[in-house]
Amino acid sequence: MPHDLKELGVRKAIMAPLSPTPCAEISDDELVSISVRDLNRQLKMRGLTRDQIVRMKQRRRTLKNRGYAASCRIKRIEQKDELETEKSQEWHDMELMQEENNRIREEIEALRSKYDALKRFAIMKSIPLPPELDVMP
Amino acid sequence: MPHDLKELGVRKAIMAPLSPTPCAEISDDELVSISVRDLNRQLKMRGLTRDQIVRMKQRRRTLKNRGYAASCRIKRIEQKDELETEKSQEWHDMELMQEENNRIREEIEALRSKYDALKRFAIMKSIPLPPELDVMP
DNA sequence: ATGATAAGTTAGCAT
DNA sequence: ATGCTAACTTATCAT
Repeated sequence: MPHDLKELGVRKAIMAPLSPTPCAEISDDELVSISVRDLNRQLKMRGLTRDQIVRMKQRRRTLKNRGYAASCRIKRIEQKDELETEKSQEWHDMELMQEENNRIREEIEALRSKYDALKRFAIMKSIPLPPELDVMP
Repeated sequence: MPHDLKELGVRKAIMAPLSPTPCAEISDDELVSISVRDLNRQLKMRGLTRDQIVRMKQRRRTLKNRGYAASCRIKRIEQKDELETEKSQEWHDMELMQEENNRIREEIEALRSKYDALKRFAIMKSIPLPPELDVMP
């Protein structure tokens, strides 16, 4: 099932109208997006009982919470994805470095053998080497 | 707030007794742990109406679900921890390799300069080098 | 019936 | 009042 901000999962089955009079004039969409001031204006406009108003406010809160919950879920998923992505990225970098390391190792090995060859050459020809050029660990 | 399997967060405030007759004889703890067969036996033992039995079963289900939810939460947290741990571990390995890489680089540089010195020495002394020992990239 | 999980609700804290 | 999050409930699916 897709997790999408566009269709913030609204489970169809339930959604019991929390207020017995859902007051069809005001859709859920409006209810959550309208500012408190405008909402209060609207509520005064139509003749709504104190009780109905309270329920409206409660419903507004619930709808808001529904949204928060959805974004919270999404955030969690994104964070997990992010972590996994970073992990695999690091793993990749690791491999690159590993390869480079091996290349360098080969290079150093080649150098070392050449150096040895030179020294053997010097010995063969009885050429005295200055001490600072002599040793090799 | 600690997340612990021992005290699977039971929210104190609510826990409304789903059945009007909570049937004090059977605690929630028993209700979830007892096997279905034993539970049915117990329910027959006492004279419980069909309706009460249904409610009991429903309650059992809810309690089970509560447990699943808790373990699900814990699992999520553990997985996140695990990912972060692995990530920092890889980061650490990365650093080690980085350091080794640098050490090797220095070593190769030292070798290279020694080799150059040898060649200069050879030229200075007018010693002809065999071609396979001559070049250096 | 049970395990698991997604979506939603509620409590409660902080701003 | 609003944003956020933990805990819980409910719906659903698969086994």
